[in-house]
Amino acid sequence: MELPKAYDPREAEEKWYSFWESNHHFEGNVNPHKKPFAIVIPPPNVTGGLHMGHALNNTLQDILIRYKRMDGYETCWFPGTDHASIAVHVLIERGLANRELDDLLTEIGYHVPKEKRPLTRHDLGREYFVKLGWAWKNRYGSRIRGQLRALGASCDWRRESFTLDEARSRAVTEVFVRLYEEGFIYRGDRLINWCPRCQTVLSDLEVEREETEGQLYYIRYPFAQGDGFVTVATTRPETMLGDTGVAVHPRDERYQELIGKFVILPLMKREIPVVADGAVDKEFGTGAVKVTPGHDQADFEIARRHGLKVISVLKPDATTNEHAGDYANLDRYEARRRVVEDLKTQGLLERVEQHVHAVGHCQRCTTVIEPLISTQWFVRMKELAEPAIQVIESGEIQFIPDRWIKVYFDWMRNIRDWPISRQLWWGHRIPAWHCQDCKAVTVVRQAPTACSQCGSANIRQDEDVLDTWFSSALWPFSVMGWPEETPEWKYFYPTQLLSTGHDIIFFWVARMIMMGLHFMKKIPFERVFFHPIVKDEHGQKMSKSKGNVIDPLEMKEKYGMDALRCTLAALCAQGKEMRLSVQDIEGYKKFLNKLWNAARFVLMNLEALTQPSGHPSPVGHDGSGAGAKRFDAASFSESGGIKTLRGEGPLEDRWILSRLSRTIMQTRASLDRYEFNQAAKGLYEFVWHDFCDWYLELVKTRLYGSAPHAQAEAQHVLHHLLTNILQLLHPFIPFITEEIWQRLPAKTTDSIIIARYPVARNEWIDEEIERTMQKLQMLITAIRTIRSEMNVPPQKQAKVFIKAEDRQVQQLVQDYKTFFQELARASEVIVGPTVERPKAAPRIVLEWAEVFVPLEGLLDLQQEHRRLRQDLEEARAGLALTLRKLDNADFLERAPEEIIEKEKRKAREFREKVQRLEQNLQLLQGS
RNA sequence: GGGCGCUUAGCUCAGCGGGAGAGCGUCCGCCUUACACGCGGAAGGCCAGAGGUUCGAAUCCUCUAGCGCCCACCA
Repeated sequence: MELPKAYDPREAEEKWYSFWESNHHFEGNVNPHKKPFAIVIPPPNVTGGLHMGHALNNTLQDILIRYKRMDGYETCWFPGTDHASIAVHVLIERGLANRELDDLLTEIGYHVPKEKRPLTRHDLGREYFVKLGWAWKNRYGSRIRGQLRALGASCDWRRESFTLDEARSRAVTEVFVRLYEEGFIYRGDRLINWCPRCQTVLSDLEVEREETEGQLYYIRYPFAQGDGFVTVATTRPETMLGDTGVAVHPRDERYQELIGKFVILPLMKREIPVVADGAVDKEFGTGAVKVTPGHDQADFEIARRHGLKVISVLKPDATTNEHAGDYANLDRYEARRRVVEDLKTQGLLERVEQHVHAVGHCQRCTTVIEPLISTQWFVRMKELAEPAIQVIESGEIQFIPDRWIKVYFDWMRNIRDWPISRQLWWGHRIPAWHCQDCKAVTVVRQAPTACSQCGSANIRQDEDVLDTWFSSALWPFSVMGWPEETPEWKYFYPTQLLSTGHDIIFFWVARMIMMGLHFMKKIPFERVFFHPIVKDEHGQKMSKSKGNVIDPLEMKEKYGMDALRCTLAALCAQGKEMRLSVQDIEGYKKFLNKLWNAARFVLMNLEALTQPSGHPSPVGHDGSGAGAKRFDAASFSESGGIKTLRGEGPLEDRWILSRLSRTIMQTRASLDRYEFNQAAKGLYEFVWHDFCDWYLELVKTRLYGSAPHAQAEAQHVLHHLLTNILQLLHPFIPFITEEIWQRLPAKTTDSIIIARYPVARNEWIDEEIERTMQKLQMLITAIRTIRSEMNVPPQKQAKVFIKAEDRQVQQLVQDYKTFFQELARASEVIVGPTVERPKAAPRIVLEWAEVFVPLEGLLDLQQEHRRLRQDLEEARAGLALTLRKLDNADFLERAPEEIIEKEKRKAREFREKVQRLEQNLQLLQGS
């Protein structure tokens, strides 16, 4: 079946994806007869579209799933999306304020006000807000699903999950209740990170620190008794309103007198004690620090150690409260301005210095976070972390690349309790009910009707939802139906691989390992592959504001998804980042075009020559094989008809099959090591340079020739190669390979997706043949170089003289004269040990031969002279280096035998080349 | 303050103990009946710097410089 002249990705991609899906090829089922290979998708947030990072990670996962599927595993890729509690909040709230969600609001039956005033979530109320969340989810969740499909992701869509759906909610409740019953979850007052805009607590991980240019204020606190003062330094003067002490280092000579005394807190006129605490840095500022336990983590600890009072001076919206005295009800920055002003007026502001320090920002909305005292739910982590550290230490779970292990350990060994409650509405509501009468808390799976302590029916469910990462932590088993006893998790858990970005190693990877070990008593996955972060071509983060975003779907439109997938795989080295440019994608698009045309060529030649006689082939068929089908597709089997199986057959066949076997081995080895770039580049090299540049050119002789047997043989090899190339490439570029596969005259399976992944044949690997072929290539290249340098028109034929003493080389040239004719436009090839250089013939000198191409007209002696000199210098340098080694007694004594042999061989070759070059240069001077 | 990574051809990057590689770009020829999304040829590098280990180092170790990232309660 002939291929159209150009490949149309648009049509093919949609067609084949539906084809695979409707034939159930993506589905993974419990199958005791096969080994499972499962991947659980890192669920994309339902906060918009898929970006290049998603495209990369899902391409990699799909490559592995397709590879393993073809390799005989029972594969299952569990897809799904994440409800992304706080991230969705931020986006919805922004949308409400800008009135961009009116259509969704109408959809959920909310009465949308006519006037264009900004809406807030409080206008809607909790019920409508959650409804809006689901409407949002339906819109973006399906968008993501569509984009994953566009990518070609072969997910088992029957098993699609959402972190907030019913089954996942059951898992979340079960885990919460059990952790509570086991004493891992507690509720308490702590100093936490508070986002004044989101109005919720955040974990440390959700706070992004940013170096900020600020001021360091030196403030005098007068002694309560007698004259004098102590000066403290602070970056946040407004928080002094909540100071309950001053701290100095216990061994700071300057302040020994002060310890235990009292100072007057300026502006508030409050007496506060001076305490000694080891946490104070003598070198920083004045060595004396104000203690504000209500608004600083370190101060909170100091206060606890010394029994200092805790005063909060800020409200949840970061305005000052009644404890701020005269400064109540001000925005925090306004309060700062006034405090500083008044201190200055009172002569208590000693000086102000410029100071760079790290300021925490909300990860989702970038608002400056505020440390506040608040009542929250926490998970005690230390005990959960221990086994999770062990499984990495023991190697039960592998990290690739393994440098991330250290990062993981550092965090896990210093792990702190995890605040899991959030003052948000979109998320898993905490399964805890507070008794309005006795204040007891009831934590249960089903909504209770009465307080478990006093029996009062006056109970209210906790208002908070859980950190979005809480449900993510359960994902590897919740997607398999846990806590139900499903056959799925018994078969597919633990999965073989997690592929993700290193940016969520703490947020997600660590927590999955802890939860998996705790609830399943087993690791959640055997290996974690950390893919590189996608940057633009200059190493800049892709961002809308910078305008350097490369959108996967736009690339699909322009170049086809296969081109993007191929590029991502080819660039995916195991570094920390990947630089991607549109140019790269264009380049791999060209590779696909090359593949397409090579396939077109092969199929053309299989078809044209299978036609019965009477229909002369358009490609040089002379009809001598009258009546015989030269390519018997029906009887074709994978390796049937290939003589080289027994070490026979033409040089080029044996060579390409040897190269094929090596390529298969390399591809498998690279994929097994997650070296996607190596795998992709190896295939690129083989397909383009070995198969297209050399083999297809060489095989034309037989295809266009008149010997039917030779034709059939070539056809079988061609078919075998094309089949294997398609199979090898399919995981990387699934669409185009299927499109071609469907037109193979003897395809072995209905779809390439279930074709067997090629297995290398050791008996086909033949180093001798590869060396011989290389000689042929070198000779042909030499002739081409001369012709090109001397500007011989490509159409013009020329005689070629080859001087070679080696009988094998002579034989090789004799046997393959046609190749010289076809590939180097040689009208005649004269080879022998005593071949004389014809007059006016430029030459190229190889280690084992000299090539001359006599030219009519003028010779560019200078150019040739320069080239020969350069070659000579190189050869001499090479020779010198080798000889130095061989003259070294230590080398001869200590280097391995084969290395010494190699050096000796090199020395011989270099010496011969040097001699030949010297001779030729001499002759050149004379001519 | 700790930790990690990077520095190889004009650009983007592979290679990570035994003869310096790719893609793009550049230059020179070619519409050769699969492909101009192509074919053929060429130029271009003291592998950041300094020490060390080794018979042998772009590759391993130490230090230095520049760039980047992560973590951290110096207010």
